[in-house]
Amino acid sequence: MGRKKIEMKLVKDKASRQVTFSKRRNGVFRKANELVTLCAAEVAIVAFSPGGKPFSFGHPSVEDVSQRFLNADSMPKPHGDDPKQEGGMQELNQELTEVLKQLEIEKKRGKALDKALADQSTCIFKKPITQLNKDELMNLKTALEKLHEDVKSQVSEIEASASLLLLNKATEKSDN
Amino acid sequence: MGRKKIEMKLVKDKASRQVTFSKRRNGVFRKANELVTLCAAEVAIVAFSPGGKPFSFGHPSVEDVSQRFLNADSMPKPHGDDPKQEGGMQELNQELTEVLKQLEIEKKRGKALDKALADQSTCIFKKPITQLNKDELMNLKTALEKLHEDVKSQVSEIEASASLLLLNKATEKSDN
DNA sequence: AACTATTTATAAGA
DNA sequence: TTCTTATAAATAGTT
Repeated sequence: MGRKKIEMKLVKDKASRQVTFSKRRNGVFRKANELVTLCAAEVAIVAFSPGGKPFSFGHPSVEDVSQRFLNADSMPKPHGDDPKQEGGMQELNQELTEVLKQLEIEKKRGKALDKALADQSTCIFKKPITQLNKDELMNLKTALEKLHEDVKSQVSEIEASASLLLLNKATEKSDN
Repeated sequence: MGRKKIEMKLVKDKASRQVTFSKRRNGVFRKANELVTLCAAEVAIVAFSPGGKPFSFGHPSVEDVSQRFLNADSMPKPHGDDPKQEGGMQELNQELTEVLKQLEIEKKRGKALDKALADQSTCIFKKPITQLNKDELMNLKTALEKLHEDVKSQVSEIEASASLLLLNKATEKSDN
């Protein structure tokens, strides 16, 4: 759908491929969200870009849907694991997921702060306030916006990988 | 996209809702498949119909993509790879303990960086306050207000896209 | 399941 | 990256 019809095969140019991925990933996530809204469905999506970055969409959450998928899947064949152990595992899994999330968030926050410090050492702030002109204020603004963007993308990365911990454990189990 | 535009809210009629789900689920899966083909991406989707039936799409497979998410990012295991990845209680406990340790380390680092940043920031206010005249104070006030507005608008932009497209409730839970 | 009038997604281009 | 726009593709209502 666009100016021209494209062949359904790998986009050769690497840059174009990344652009296509970004646009279409948004499209898929938007469609998934519409499906959720219109039909009261539950959907979880995880995806890797060609560059290897993780992305996710989930309603009510990737964790919840994964959980449900596991339960629905393992019900037909309830043989195997000791139910007592399974219950404990589940809780452990959730706890691990939660802690992993916090860990990654702390790590990313650390990186962000490192950047902020580095930016400050260039020190717009150290100048006398009377010398701050419009350009310098704009530089400040740009720096803060960049920081903010970094944090935003890092957070979505964290959520993607943290959420997947559970899905992974879940699908492993449903294979047995 | 059809004879008429529809509101983006729950389809009331149950039968219509099921039909819409079937059509749109196919649409989402088709789009996901195109994403895989065009971009050499890896995608996994799990969905539940309004009737509670599970559906899935995965390339190379739901399991593989999940696995990759985990391995790609947050695998803080100090020892070598464990290809078997049994997921037993014992191992999970070890992993939890390990991650908790790292969490503590990262939190400390974060606090230290916060302090360093705060120290540097105070230089703004230490400097020329006594030299500021009324006009200069007004300029400063205006600049800060502008900055504040910019940050605010970016935050609401993020919140909007988060609830519309990508992220889930997990976001709300992840603040310390 | 098919059919289309429309709406929506998006490939190129800026 | 974001926006614009011409065109391809998805789909709501209908049969």
